[in-house]
Amino acid sequence: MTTVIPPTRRERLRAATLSEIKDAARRMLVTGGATAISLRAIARDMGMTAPAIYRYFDNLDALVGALATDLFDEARQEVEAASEAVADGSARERMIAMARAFRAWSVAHPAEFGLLFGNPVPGGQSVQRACAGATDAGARFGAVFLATLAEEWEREGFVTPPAELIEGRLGPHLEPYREAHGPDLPLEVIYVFLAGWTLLYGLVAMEVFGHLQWALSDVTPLFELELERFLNLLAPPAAA
Amino acid sequence: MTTVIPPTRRERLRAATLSEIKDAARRMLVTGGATAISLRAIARDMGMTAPAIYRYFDNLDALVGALATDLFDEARQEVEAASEAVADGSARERMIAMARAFRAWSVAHPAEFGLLFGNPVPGGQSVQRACAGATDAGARFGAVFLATLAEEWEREGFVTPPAELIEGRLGPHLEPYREAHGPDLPLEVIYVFLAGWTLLYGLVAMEVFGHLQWALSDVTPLFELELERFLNLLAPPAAA
DNA sequence: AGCAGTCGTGAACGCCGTTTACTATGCCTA
DNA sequence: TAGGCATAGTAAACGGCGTTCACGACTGCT
Repeated sequence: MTTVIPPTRRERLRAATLSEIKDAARRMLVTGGATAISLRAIARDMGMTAPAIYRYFDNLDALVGALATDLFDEARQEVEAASEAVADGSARERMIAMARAFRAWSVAHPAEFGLLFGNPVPGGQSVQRACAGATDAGARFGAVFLATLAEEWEREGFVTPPAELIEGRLGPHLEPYREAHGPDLPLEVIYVFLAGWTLLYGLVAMEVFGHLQWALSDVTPLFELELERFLNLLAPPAAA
Repeated sequence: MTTVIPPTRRERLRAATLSEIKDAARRMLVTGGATAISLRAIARDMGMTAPAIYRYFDNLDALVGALATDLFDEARQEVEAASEAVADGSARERMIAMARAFRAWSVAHPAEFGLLFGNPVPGGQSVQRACAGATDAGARFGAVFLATLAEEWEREGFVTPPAELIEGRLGPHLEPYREAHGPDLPLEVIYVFLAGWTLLYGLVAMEVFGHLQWALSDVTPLFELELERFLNLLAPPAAA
């Protein structure tokens, strides 16, 4: 049991200012992309001067990193909520809901998606860091998908590429991640997770970044069809 | 036959300066990302002053757009060269070579990849424009892949999702693109092209942007395995 | 020879991140 | 309750940025 320290007045004010800064930063992210976030504009927005923000963040990069961490959590919560909304469904149905929720959030928040999943912002080492460690927001995000896939694996199982193929080629490079995130799972499941995440990422990133505009007026059918195809590959072993 | 106009001295100088500007811009793109491209730094590099560049480009955004067009062409030529290097192989073999070449170029030139295929740069409307029109560099880039896939289709054929599935759902949104780029091809082939391009893009973008670092120390096996899986799906209809 | 278009400069405006020195103010402790 | 310290803010300054403008020099054509 953690001792509850009643927040002092100063601490409350500090927390409020901190989130006010991040709110303003997000507003600028939305309207002009990551590079439109400026300390001076935030300060102006808040009726302050720019150097004051250095009492709250080491520099602009750190602020953007903190914002990225928040956004990772927001996206994850969105995906988790979608999964829980069909909690009584199969793992397969929940994965569909999660994928759709991820796409919906990304399309609704293109600037945020760009910050989290796009081009690393120059000097934006903080965003990278927010995604690197196993305990960090980015990894926790992937874990939601992996957990559901693992459940499907344990309950029903599904066909995967031959184990020896994956062991031999991917094994050495994948082993550290497996140990950290799914020590109980065989490498094939980790592989299917990566393949699925890559497919989902590719579809959503292409759409959000506008790289499909020249080909498709509405990406929904392509997304749904590809999602279906991927999950059909995850047929229970009996059906194979 | 086009009349050959001998370039005047002024025209030669202008062309030289123009490419010198773009060379400097690319150097900065490589070292610090798209936002590191600055008119003042370029001018300093060339022993000029910044306003002089406005004689060659309307503004910074236009410069970046022109650079993007060049890079699209460079990447396309790289992919085409890889295809021609195995010109006597099957279309399938050529597609493997092209995909590998695309990955190799992207990994070797992450900043350039980021500019072309990543987050739209804020204010970087020019990059978008360079990719939009059917005759533009970005579309020509995709056309290389589509052409090879079409050849495989006409020569051998391959299984696709059922035509009526694609017609009904994707048809209306895909028809404009088909008319512009492959009026002789059925919608299923266009669909397979998009699916393959999405897979390739997802794999390469994840790797280049560092979004696979937390999972994989070397992406090559995953890339090769996924490439294989995709092409195995393109089995000739007899084998199905 | 003269004229127009081209190419470049220098100064200026208003942005930006960041550092420094300095001032209030809230809060804890003696 | 008075003193002192950490906290939170300010103004000024530095160097960098894109962009505009007025102005020269030079090229090339008539």
